[in-house]
Amino acid sequence: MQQRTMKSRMMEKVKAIASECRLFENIRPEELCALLVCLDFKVGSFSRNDIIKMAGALFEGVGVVIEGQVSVVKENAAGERIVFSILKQGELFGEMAAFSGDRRWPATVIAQTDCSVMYVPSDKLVGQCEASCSGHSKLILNMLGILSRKAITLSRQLEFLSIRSMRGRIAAFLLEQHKKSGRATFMLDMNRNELADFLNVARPSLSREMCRMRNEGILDFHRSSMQIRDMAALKDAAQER
Amino acid sequence: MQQRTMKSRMMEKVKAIASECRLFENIRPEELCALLVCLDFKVGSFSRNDIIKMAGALFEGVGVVIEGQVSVVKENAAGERIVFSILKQGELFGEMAAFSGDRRWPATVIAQTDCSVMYVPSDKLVGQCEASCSGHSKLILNMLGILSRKAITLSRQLEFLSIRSMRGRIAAFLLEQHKKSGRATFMLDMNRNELADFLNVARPSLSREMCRMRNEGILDFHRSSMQIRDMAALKDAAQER
DNA sequence: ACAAATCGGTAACTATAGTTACGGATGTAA
DNA sequence: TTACATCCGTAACTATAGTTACCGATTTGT
Repeated sequence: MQQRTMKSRMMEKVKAIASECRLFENIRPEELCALLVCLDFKVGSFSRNDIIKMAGALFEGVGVVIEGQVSVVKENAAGERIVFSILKQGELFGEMAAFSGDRRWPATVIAQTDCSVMYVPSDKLVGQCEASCSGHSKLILNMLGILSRKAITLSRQLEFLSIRSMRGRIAAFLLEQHKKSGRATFMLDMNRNELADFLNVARPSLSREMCRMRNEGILDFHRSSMQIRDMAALKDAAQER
Repeated sequence: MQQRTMKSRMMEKVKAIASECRLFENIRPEELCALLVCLDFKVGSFSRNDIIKMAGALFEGVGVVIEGQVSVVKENAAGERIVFSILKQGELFGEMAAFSGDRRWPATVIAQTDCSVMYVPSDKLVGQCEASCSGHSKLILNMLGILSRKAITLSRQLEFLSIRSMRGRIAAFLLEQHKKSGRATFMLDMNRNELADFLNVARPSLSREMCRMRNEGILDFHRSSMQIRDMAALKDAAQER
């Protein structure tokens, strides 16, 4: 009785979180209920610091954080453990691995807090049920969208890091912001530390170079308020290596 | 009559190339014939240097090179045109954009030689036909696989470029090769120029650093023959920034 | 066998970026 | 308003990486 109550509470939680998760976007609540039944998903609960999935273990399905927070941790070539990302409820993990053909977890997933996660097996994700409910098609589209955007994001970051000079990276970034905002004056939405991390440079060096560009009349800025003053020079700067 | 012959010759060509394309992997020839009918794809032919698709134009579908060679060209932030990739027959383009939600070509596609390309509309890729032929499911799985592996490849490259020191990148690369081959002695399959491009460093600088590592007893190599002599030191080197 | 092309290593030099520590400006909390 | 924390800019220094040109070794083509 009490166990059944716990199970149905977890089911309610799964529904609530799934309805806000990109994997289940554009799926109406009734469709979602039917779909969740079809998906044959599993839920696991973990205590803080538990290892949810170990890298190299057999892959069972795409993970969704239902409660709490998890970190995805990878071992670099040197065997050093690096935090790849920290995920909160509604966020996915394992999505790049799900259809890659390599049936192992590529990274270790660790509970950052007490948490619950659900797993949706890859074959269920792309399968159809006897009822052929429309949720399945949307799920597939969502999965394709997730992977597409992931690839695009990675590609964008790679474009920045392929620029060897710091000035080139700064210029490319600001030109991108300018293109997005449509204006020569805009607010940066990262602090210096975050921008330095994003461009993979040292914060004091970033500051030095940005100030040089201001002194040369290319930019004008104060903290996160940014204005491009010499677009031609900025474009020249973005072209250098 | 002659036009019909040309059309059926092109159809034969499409079938032949499609059977070797990853998008149509694991699809039996009979399935493929039925599928190609369902897909409502288009074929375009172009002369050398023609613009096949202009960046920003409305996206119509994933492209497959049927004949010849095309280059995918992107404009960087500075407006400078950069060759992103050169594709030969059977290879795909536009696959990252197909389900990203942004309905425009993100890059320009140019005919490197006289060529033909086919376009498969995104909605046809994920759709089902009345016959629900099994080729559709495989197509979807293939598409998911292509995007997954693309993301994984980009992620791998990003891992290298996120290492700031040249020595760190070299070490990470060699440790990866060691892991792949299972041995401390292996052949590099890139020449120095290619390796320098891959690690995004200057060739003479790459040479200098590799030779220093050899002089320090970490490596032993002659041209593309490589041996790791001090694994611990190499791992230490891979950990630095 | 020989000439030409390609590849890889080197030197000398220039340029860039990282590091460490600090302090003023700004924001936040009491 | 004040104290504390955070953020950003700076200086002085060290370290690393890029550039240019060249040359010997190796490969390729005739």
